[in-house]
Amino acid sequence: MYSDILANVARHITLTPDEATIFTALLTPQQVARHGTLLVAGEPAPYLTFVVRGCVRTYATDAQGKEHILAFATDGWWCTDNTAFFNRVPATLTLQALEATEVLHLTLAHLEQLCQQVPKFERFFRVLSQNGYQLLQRRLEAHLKLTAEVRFTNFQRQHPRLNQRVAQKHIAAYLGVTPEFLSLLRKKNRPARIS
Amino acid sequence: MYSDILANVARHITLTPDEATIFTALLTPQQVARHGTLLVAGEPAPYLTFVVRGCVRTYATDAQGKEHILAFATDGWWCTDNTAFFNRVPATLTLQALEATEVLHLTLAHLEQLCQQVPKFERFFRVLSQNGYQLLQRRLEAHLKLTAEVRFTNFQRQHPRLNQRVAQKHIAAYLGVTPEFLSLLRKKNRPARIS
DNA sequence: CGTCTATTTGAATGTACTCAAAAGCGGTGG
DNA sequence: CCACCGCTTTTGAGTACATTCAAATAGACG
Repeated sequence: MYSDILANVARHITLTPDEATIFTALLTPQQVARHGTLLVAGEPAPYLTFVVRGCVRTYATDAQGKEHILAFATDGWWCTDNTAFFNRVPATLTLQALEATEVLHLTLAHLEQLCQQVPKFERFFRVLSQNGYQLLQRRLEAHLKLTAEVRFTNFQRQHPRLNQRVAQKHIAAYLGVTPEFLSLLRKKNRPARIS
Repeated sequence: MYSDILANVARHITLTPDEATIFTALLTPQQVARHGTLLVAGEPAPYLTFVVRGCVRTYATDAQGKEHILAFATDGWWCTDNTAFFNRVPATLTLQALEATEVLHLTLAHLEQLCQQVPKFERFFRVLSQNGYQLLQRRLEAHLKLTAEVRFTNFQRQHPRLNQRVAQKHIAAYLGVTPEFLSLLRKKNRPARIS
């Protein structure tokens, strides 16, 4: 059950068996049904969440009611509304499972306790934060530099799995275009039919 | 000389006089002339940099040679190419002073030494990274949700100082529009002349 | 003071969106 | 397990937002 998350942690810090036990004891498992929510905008964000198996989308809703996806999290990724979680303020983002999903939750109190008891974790969460930062920066750069068409081909190349696994409209909401326009782009890139 | 950076650190952690001394001893001051560079894309990014006084822009150059500004850093802000600095890989971003600027540099080796000697700093840099993350996320959301016009009015409201201090073309490069289009938006928002 | 760069203005164009409707596909219940 | 209903994707026409290119004007730095 905890092997995936321990492997994830092991990518950055090395734990003794005792430390691993302290860690896993602080986690809360949850099963989320397809279309179920892990966090709803407006409510507190009590957890930093590790996706063991499944797929979660993190999205913001704008004034017109449109949804904009900031991130997908599949097997082995972390997700939450960072701002809300770390500052204990109400969430502005919603996290929803796109498939039946199995997660492990860590509260901020437990995170802090963990950093106290096993200071190595301070480093782990710093690295986690930095990785998230780098991903976001690459996305912002992509939006500043590239057209929707190029962003889409890059997405297909960089995330072939997600491209299969996730509905078009969600990919559109992630790329920052309308589903209709994404459909056009797909058509355009589709090789002409041989008669 | 170090009072500004110590005040900045004090926002998140409390240092003893000795710890403050350890910290400041690891910093390297530099004066950068207007239009001088602190870091050039393609080269290593040896420093995490604190701006004591002045203004720095962090930008990426695209395939067509256009510059896209990811961040401005004025008095009291940190800047670097995060990815390059923490992973010791060549920079993809360039940092350029927009005015005569006074900075303090910290190398990654010194940062790590500092975290060893004064573990509180581990927390400080985690918070710094999280703050950066939150700023980036807000920007990405703005790009996904808002038109250039709204992004611009928000920018004026949220950064009135920068709006005065920085050339239009740089604000355009930050907002993700052409200078010509920003000029149009300004004209549009300018109250009609009373005859 | 002169030159060089930044900003403004305008016309033509392209990229992406809106609205509407048809076609396709998939999950759920029978 | 199949069929239906509802949601997703496709298609198309018209439109809006933003860009490109070119040229004139304004402004700043040495």
